[in-house]
Amino acid sequence: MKDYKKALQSKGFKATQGREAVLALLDRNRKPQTAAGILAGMRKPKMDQATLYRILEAFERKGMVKKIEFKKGYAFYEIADQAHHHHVICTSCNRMEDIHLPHELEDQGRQIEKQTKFKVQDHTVEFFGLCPDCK
Amino acid sequence: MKDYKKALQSKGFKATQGREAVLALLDRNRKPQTAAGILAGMRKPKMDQATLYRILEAFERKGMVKKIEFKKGYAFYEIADQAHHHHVICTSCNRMEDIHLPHELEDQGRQIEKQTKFKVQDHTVEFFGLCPDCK
DNA sequence: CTGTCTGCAAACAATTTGCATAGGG
DNA sequence: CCCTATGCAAATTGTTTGCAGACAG
Repeated sequence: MKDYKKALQSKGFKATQGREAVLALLDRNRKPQTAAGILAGMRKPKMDQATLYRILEAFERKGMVKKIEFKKGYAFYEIADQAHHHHVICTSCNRMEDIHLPHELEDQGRQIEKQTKFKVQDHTVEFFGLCPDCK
Repeated sequence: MKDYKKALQSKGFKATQGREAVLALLDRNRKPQTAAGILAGMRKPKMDQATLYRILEAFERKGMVKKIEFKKGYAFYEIADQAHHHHVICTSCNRMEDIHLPHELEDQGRQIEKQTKFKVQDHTVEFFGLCPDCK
């Protein structure tokens, strides 16, 4: 991805400096990041947190960004152009990495539907542990 | 479980009225509940939220209660005397139920360790969808 | 121009903490 | 009695909202 302006306009967004910057940062730094982290990485056109949250929410509604919430109040955000996957999270430093599992879980969704009468739409899998630096 | 006083003392707790009440409620109502929900269910010795949170945290440290955080904002708590399991959560009304999956995931933890160099300690699996009432 | 976007500050919701008092062992 | 537990209120944290001015189309 390179022409962020085009990408934004194709989704019906005005291509503002701030939105381009957020999109560029998420694209360049392809891993789940907190709002605070993104904000910190955006020193160039120093952006207000309210604006960031509004942008992230808009991106999420358009399916450009995936919001990941798993623990402790704060959410992570990552570019949404990758295959379905899961995460490992360091319980000490909160570092988070993507992992890919075999497709068994998708199938299990169907079993769950039978067992529980829920209409299953999505699922998350998180592994918690210590990252190489923290262990 | 019936003698909550004994149960508390065996874990080194003073058997206060409040702690007995929380333990009894969690034991009687065996499903994940929010702090607000527990508080609401405890009209008898009306308890302050600060106290509830302190009690829940203490119970969690002693392994009597499991704290479940999966999305935005609030946590769920459940008695910790059951086998490892996972959850289905209704995306509409937030109702949450326990489910049991085959053991494959435990094994996958080991693969993840090789792939990522993390020391895996735990994992969570959540299915999201619509419950019978909401769909 | 004209409506949408942004920054600023104040509002929020869940949870946590400080402190003086109450109560269990 | 002594120390821990509790209630109350205020503090914290991540996120959201209201509003007036700024900017893209």
